Amino acid sequence: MRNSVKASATRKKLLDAGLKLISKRGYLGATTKDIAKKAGVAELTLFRHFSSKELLFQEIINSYTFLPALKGLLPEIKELEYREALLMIADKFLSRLYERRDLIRIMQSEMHLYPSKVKDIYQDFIGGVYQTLASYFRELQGSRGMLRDFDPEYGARAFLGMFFSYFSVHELMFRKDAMPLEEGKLKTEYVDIFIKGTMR
Amino acid sequence: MRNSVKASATRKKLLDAGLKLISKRGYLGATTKDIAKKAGVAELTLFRHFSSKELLFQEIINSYTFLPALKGLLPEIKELEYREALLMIADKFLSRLYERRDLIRIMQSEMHLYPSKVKDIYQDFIGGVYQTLASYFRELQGSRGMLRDFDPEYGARAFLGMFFSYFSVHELMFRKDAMPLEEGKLKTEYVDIFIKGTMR
DNA sequence: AAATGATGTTAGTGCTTACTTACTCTAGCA
DNA sequence: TGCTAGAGTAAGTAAGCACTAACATCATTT
Repeated sequence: MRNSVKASATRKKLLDAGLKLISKRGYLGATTKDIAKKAGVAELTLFRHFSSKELLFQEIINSYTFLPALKGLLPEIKELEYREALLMIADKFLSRLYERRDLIRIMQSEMHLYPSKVKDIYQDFIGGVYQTLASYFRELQGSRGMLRDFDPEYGARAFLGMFFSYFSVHELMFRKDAMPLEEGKLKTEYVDIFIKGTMR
Repeated sequence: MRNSVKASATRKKLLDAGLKLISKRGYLGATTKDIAKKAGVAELTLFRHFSSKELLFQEIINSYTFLPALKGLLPEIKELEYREALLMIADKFLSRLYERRDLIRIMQSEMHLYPSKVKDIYQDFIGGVYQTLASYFRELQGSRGMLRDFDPEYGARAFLGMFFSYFSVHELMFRKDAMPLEEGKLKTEYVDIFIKGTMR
């Protein structure tokens, strides 16, 4: 019986092991032997599930897509205070990055392998967040006149950029190093700067 | 005669070719054969100059260090208007990143090979910029009372983070794609948000 | 009880890689 | 003119890689 419970469990173990090893050592540095070992199966089993290493890699990238980050959140956010809304967005955004840190690391270091695929994933994720945030800003500028007249696209990039670069440096590069940055304080400091910087 | 003109020219060609190829394909993906070919010399010549591929890699990382980015700039900046100062800092910071984009890409994707070395380089560069910027903020908060009472360390990270993530996404990830972001506008929008966000 | 589907074990193939050996060529300097 | 430093050419080595072939084991299903 194709796709039995056992088979798809093995499959998942291989995808997990592949994701972790490739994110740690890169596509070339993660050998099929090691991936199989990490998954707790024989190397041959890897090839029985994925006919080549490259195919395994593509399925890893495909299967671990991003959940929609903020898209449906816009109505909910509109009900909040500006400050609470920004804090919530920062929170959700960082959580999504953490959840997918292995995949993001792969995208950053192996993007020359499948540039267009990586770009698609990126657009789905970050692009969606940009849009949501930008249209939130536009709303607060227009009907309510609460925010000053900055470009909402650039504003969204500025806001998310602060958090993305924090994530990039501390989570992707120096995860294990003790860096004395307290994330709660970081969020409020960043949000405060941004609030003052964008309000009328 | 060791270190003749010819020899050190060849050496430099190899370092340059290695930097470019490794930044493009990764350490494992850039073969000694291809590096030599790109440098326009025989593969054997590579091994006569650097006894192993790993040693070549280490010398690449060592030789292409960052120039001090802002360190000596503090006195000069203090004479400027706040807005002009921030624009200048953004400018210099982005220029340094552009100058060293190949090395930064290598640091990001191969940092698992020599984490401590990469960390040192990072500290020398970004760390120095943080300090300079943070002490500039502290100055404007204290003696002149011009800026409000935000944490200067976090402020520096927020400011540089906006620009680093722009660089990271557009220069490291999607260099070749047409992305309709105009850098001049980006700088002024970001700086404006930050100015309003930090002034008393 | 027999068939089947999923995995394991072992031994291998052909290819590529970093790196070596041995020898030749050439330009510049003593 | 001859020596030498630096580079080239060609052939090869040992190891590691993705991937395969042949056969065995075992649980589940029929």
